[in-house]
Amino acid sequence: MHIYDSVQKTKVLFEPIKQGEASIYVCGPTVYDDAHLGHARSSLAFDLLSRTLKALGYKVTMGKNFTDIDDKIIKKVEETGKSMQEITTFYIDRYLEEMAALGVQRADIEPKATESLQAIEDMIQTLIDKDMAYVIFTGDVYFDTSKDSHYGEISHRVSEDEDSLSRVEHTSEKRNPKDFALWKACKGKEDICFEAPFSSGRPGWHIECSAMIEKYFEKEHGNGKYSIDIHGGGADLLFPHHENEAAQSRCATGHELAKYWMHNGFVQIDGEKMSKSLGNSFFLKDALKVYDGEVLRYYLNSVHYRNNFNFNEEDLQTAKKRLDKLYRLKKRVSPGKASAVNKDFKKALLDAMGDDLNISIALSIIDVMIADTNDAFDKEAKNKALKKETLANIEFIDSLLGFGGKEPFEFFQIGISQEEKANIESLITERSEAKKEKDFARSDAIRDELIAMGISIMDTADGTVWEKA
RNA sequence: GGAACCAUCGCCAAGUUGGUAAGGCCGCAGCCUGCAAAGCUGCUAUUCGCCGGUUCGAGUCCGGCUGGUUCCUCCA
Repeated sequence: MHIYDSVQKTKVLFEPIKQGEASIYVCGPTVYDDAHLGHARSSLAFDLLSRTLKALGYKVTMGKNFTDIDDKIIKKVEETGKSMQEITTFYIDRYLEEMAALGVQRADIEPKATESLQAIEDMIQTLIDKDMAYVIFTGDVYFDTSKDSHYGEISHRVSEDEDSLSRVEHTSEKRNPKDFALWKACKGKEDICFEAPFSSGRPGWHIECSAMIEKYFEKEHGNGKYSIDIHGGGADLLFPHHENEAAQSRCATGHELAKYWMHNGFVQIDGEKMSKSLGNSFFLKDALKVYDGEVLRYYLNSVHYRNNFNFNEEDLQTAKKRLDKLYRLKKRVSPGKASAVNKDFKKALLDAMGDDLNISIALSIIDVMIADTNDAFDKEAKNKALKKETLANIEFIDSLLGFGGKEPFEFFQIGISQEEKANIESLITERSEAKKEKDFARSDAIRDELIAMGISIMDTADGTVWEKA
C-alpha cells in the first residue's frame, strides 16, 4: 500500500508501526451544527482508506473524535437555552445517522473531549512542568512554540518574519505570536467550565486530539516513537491544527504523534470552498432528502480524495448513471448465490486502491468488468458460473468501496410508495396484454404515461422491468 | 504581502520511476427491439494552459508567464 504523506509531500510505502496493523485517527466534527458535504467527503475518504487497508489484510483501528467542548457550542447553548449535552448528543446522533446513510463504517474508537478531560489536563500539566507551556494572569494556558525546535515541520511553515505580515492579531500576554491556547480560563459565571489545577476553564481545540490519541492509542498502537500510523483530516487542518497537535504531543510525550499524515481536499460549490461565511454551505441532511445516500457516496468518492471536489447536480446525475449500470448487471445475475471473486479483478482493484486510493482507476476497472460481463451474457445468457462469479465480484466491490450492496430491484425503486408501485405494476400488466394483442398504440400510450411519471421500462426476456428514472 | 497546490477530449476524470494519452457522461453509426429502453460493437484528444530548455524521446523533468484554488483566522 502506498499513501501520499502530506508532510513528506510525496507518495510513500505504508510501513505500519506494528506488522499487519494500521491505526488511523481522523479529526471529527465539532458538534454544534449539522454536518455539511465537506464533513461527508472527509469521512468518506478515510472510510475508503480503512476499507482498503482491511481488504489488504490489515487489522485496522479507526478513531474519530467528537469535539464537544467549543466556543461555538457554548454560543449555541446561549442562543437556544438548551444544555451543552443536549446539543452535542443531538448533533452526534445526527452525524452518525447521516454518515451511516453514506455507508461510512463506524469508527472503533469515538472519543469525546468531555470524556477525556483528565488526559487533557495531564498533558497540559506536563507541558507546564516542562516549561513548554505557561499560565498567564487570566488563567489561560499557552503553548510556547519557541520551545519546540521542530515547530513548523508539519506544515512547512517558515517561522521567520511571519508576524510582520501575518494577519494574526498580537496578544500581548503571549510570549510568541504563534503561541496558542491549551486551556481557556472561564470568563464569567455563566460560562461552561471545568476545574483544573491551573484554572477553571476548558480545553483549547488542538490539545483535545493530542490528549485523546495519547489516551486511546499510544499504549496499544504506539511503539515509543509514534502513537499512531496515520493521522487524517481536511486539508485546512494541516495548519494550525495538526502543526499544533504535533508540537504538543512531541513536547509532552517525547515522541511523534503520527507516522503519516493524510489530508483530503475540499468540496467546492461553483469553484469556491464551501463554508458558512461564504453562505454556500450545503448540509448533508438536505442532500440526503433529494439523493440516495449510496448515490451520494459514489459521487463524492468518485474524485481522488486529495483533489478539490466541485459539487454540482449534473455530475451527480452522471455518477448515478454509472452506479445504475452496476445495479443493472446485478439485476441480470440476481437472485443467486455468489461463488468466488475473480482473482484478476480483485487484484486489479486492490492494486488501484493500494496506490494512494486511486478510485478513478478502480471505477474504470469496474466499468470494464460490467461491459465485459454484459457482453458475455449477451452471447451466453445462461452462464451459471459467470453469474455466480459476478455476484461475488459485486460483493467484493461492496466491501471494498461501499456500494452495490443493495437488492438490485429495490435500488431502482427508492422513493416509490407502495400505492405507486401497485399502480406501476398494473399499468405494466395492462401494457403487456396490449402488446400480446399487438395493440401497439395502446402499449405505447401506457409507456408514455409511465415515462411521464418518471418511470422507464425495459422489455427483457424475463418480462418487463421498470426503474425510477 | 508570504506559502502551497492545480491547469489533460463538449463535461467529469486517470496518467510512480520521461517512451509515445484509462474510464464515465454526452454525441454519431450499427446490432438487438413491433417501436423503444436496457445491453453490446465501432467511431470521437497526433494532443495534454502559454513560451522556452534538457533529452534520441516530455502531459510527465527544469525555467518563465498566464489562469484557478487553498492556507497564513474558526473550518472537513
